[in-house]
Amino acid sequence: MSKRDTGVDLDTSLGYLLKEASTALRVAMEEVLRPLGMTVTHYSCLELLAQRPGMSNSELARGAFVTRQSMNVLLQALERDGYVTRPAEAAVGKVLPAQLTPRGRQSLEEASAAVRAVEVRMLAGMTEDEQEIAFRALRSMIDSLRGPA
Amino acid sequence: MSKRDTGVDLDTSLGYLLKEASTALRVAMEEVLRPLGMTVTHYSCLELLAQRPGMSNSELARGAFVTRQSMNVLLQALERDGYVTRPAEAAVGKVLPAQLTPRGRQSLEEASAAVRAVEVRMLAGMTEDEQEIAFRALRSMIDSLRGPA
DNA sequence: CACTGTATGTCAGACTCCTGACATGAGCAA
DNA sequence: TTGCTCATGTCAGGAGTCTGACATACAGTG
Repeated sequence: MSKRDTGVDLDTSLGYLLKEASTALRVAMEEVLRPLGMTVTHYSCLELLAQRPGMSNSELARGAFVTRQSMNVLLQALERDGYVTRPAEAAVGKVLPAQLTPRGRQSLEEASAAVRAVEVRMLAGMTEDEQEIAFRALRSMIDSLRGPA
Repeated sequence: MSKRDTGVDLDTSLGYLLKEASTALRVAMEEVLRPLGMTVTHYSCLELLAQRPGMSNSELARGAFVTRQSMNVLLQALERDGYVTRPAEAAVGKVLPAQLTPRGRQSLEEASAAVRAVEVRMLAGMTEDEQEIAFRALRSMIDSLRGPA
């Protein structure tokens, strides 16, 4: 037994496996999004706006797990290319609610179908019950990590 | 019902939750590693070398989920600072097996304990059985994603 | 032997994203 | 009102990572 007693065993670590799974998912998404000229963050932004129209830059950043600075750069590009519109001035405060344009919505449709296919492939071999259990497990991990500092 | 029928529902998507969990874990690890002057990749490299001495640059890259170019930059820095040693020339082929120095091992001990604490916190509230199920679920997702192109 | 395919280490350039910082505006309490 | 706190949008600089490319070395096949 040369194993350290205080360490993390990579073969049985849920944390390591979590990163592995996340990486595999990201790679798979990049594969199907690249032909569409879209990055994962790019897609995430459009998907968020489709489901919750009017989200602000900061809200989109949190939803896509990037900083609001990064999302701002992306949003400016999306606005320039006509996928998204934002008011020139804030109606209240500094928040600029973003909206998908028809072009943005159309662009999202292809991407969303491709990503959906990836997710279906990922869940192949798992029953509904297993998916539900995995869902609750991940939810629990997130809450535990965020809760106690 | 304004929901699109071909899309991905972020509230129930296991893929989205997977990314959320992975981000939460990375953030938590960065928090505890920053005071030690270490990045996640930095730590991962040392941890891999502790458990599998003699790993090559490319093997370490795969284990830490980065490109071998990125790992090479890191390894050169670690070597320069005395945490890792590599032979000047390859005994066979081009592979340069890396080893932790005593200094590297010592530096890892603190980090490993801190990361272990994060993982323990993450798993708080889950039974052994639930952890085992989550482990198999993640394993299944990874295999499904990697298998059929 | 030569040839092909695969894997490695490394260099250079570019890119993405982050940290740090600033000014502005809303909400709340004294 | 004033002051404090928090959140937002934005700009500048930098750390980390990636893509692209090259030379090299092994294993297999003809």
